[in-house]
Amino acid sequence: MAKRAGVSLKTVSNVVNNYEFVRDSTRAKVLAAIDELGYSVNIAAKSLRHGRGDVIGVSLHNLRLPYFAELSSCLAEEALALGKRTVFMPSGFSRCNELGLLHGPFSSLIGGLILDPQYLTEDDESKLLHCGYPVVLIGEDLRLDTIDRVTTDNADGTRQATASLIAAGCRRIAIIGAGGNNVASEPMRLEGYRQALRDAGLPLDPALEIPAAIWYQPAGEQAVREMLRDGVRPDGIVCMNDLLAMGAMQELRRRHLIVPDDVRIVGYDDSIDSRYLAPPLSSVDPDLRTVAREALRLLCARIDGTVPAGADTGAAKGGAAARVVVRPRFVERESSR
Amino acid sequence: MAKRAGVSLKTVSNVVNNYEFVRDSTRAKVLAAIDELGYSVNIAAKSLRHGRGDVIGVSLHNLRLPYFAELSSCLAEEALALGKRTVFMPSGFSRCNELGLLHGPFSSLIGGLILDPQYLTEDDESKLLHCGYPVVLIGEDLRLDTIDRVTTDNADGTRQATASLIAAGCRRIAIIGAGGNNVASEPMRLEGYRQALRDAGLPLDPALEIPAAIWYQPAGEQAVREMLRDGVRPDGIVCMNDLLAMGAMQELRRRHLIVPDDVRIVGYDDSIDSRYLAPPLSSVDPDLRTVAREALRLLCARIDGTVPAGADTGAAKGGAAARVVVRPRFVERESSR
DNA sequence: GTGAAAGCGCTAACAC
DNA sequence: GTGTTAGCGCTTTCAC
Repeated sequence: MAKRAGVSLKTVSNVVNNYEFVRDSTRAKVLAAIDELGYSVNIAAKSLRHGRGDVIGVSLHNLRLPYFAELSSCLAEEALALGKRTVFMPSGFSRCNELGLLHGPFSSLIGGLILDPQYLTEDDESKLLHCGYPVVLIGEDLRLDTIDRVTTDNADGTRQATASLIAAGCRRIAIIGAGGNNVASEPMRLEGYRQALRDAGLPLDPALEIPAAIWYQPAGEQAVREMLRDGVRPDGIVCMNDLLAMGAMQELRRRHLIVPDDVRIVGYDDSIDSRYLAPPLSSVDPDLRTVAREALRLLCARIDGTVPAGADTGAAKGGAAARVVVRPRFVERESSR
Repeated sequence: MAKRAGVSLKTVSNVVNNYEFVRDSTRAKVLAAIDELGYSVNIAAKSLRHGRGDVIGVSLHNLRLPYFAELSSCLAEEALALGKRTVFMPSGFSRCNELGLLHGPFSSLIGGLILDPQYLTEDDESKLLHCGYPVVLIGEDLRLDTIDRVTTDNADGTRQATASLIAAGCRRIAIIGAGGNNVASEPMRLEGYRQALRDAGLPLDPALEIPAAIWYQPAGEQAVREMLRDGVRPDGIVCMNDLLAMGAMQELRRRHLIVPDDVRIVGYDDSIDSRYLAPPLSSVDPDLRTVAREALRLLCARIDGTVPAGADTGAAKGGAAARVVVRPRFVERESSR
């Protein structure tokens, strides 16, 4: 109310919210006062009144992985381009914390959530549906038909990568990262690899499907160690992500195996690093820019076209949830040529 | 008020806020009702009432840089260990957006801010002091005596790195990254390098101080190209960060210069990647875990011991602001041995 | 076009 | 120990 610095109260609200029918002179006076007093709307009060906020929440786990670092950057940039504010909320490394995010204290502040779930399960579907704001899922971890989701075509990614190795002349191609815990895209990446072999009439050999419990560099090193110990000598290796490939290349180097002469190798994610390995690593670019853009597009559509607070998210009623699949693109570099 | 599911109202508030003097039976009843109804406090209302929120805001720019990805992960983990919630707010790639963060709509939601400023200048000091919540700065970009700040000893980092090259026998040591725009730690890293040369009685040669406008891989490649073009042939290279080192190594490789035989090289930041380059890159570990821990410690102290809303931040009155300098640690690997 | 009043969910202060 | 009341800053409804 202290904003009587010229006019009255509702007028200020009108101006701030770009209400159309305000006399220009009045508007100018208000804006001047706002500027002078360094005023800004109190989002807490606004959220309280309105029942929900207007920021876009994003919850990804583990920004240390280049994949998520890239995805979060893309989301921040694309949201900015759309004039939307974003907040990034760490999932907190446990199911309890991830659920807390969803239904917990933040729920009143955000207008929608982009979520790459790590610990939630299909049983949490109703919690996602009735949390009071729309949710868009990213990735394969939660395969719910009732909630908008953006994924990439993982099978096609490894299929392209494997096919390129075959085209380069490889005949015994291993894949590193099979049986990865916690990684929902693993079965698809494995299937893409098998598909490419079948397409080329090459035999599938279980010995060539090397497990890696987690998809970090040390697991890549270990996979190569085990592979060589077991007498498996492939002429090509598909890694389920770039970190595994980095580890694998390091271990190959220790064993004096030359990439790509002795063994060709490809990664997945096309992280910036891959261009700067020795030799530069071929990789599958999942096109996270498009993933980010599509996720924001779906979310904004829900936010704009949804029954206000209380009622179910648009996704829940009648209309099936949207499902966008982004196509990855294989990038060939020295490591597989 | 719908929470009459057993008892009354204030009691619920008491329970939720862990007020001590509540009869155990009452507490149990309330907790049961909460669980049943899936209730959670409305943080917007709480913030509105209390004048500020209790989440810890963090604003870093550019999570694509491994340095920030690592720092943000450490902050999230350490805050979680302290039982504090964090939200990460992208600075928005412009001074206007960074200021907006500070004084803008979010200000009512957070209890304190950890800020690695990119676009703010010393002129914004008063805005930082009077934003209604405590701020802790990270890094060298804003050298204000009135605001708590955590930095690392950048000069010592490059000094250690350069000294290790000297110890390994290098006599003509170049540094890549001089004159980096936007990087406030550049003068210190340069000074540490010079100091090490002086300590060893080696001459300073301006031709060996190679500029790099931005600290990304392509700039590292270009720096090496220019260096060689100008006939500069060092036997050791200090890079002001690991990304520059990655670029530099890639270009050296193209020129068939062998690391470390023809030229030794060290980086800065000790990103995980550095262990997986070929050869593994020596680097300076800035100890971001400690940086994160100290920043949170300072911030929490301010939050707890500060005059409530309205008044100046504790830092402003009387007591000088805290200043913590974390000591980096050089990690030697194959690239400089 | 603009002003006045009510209430979003919560907590601090005080009554019981 | 527990209930009651008022008001945080905003938007919405309804007068003017």
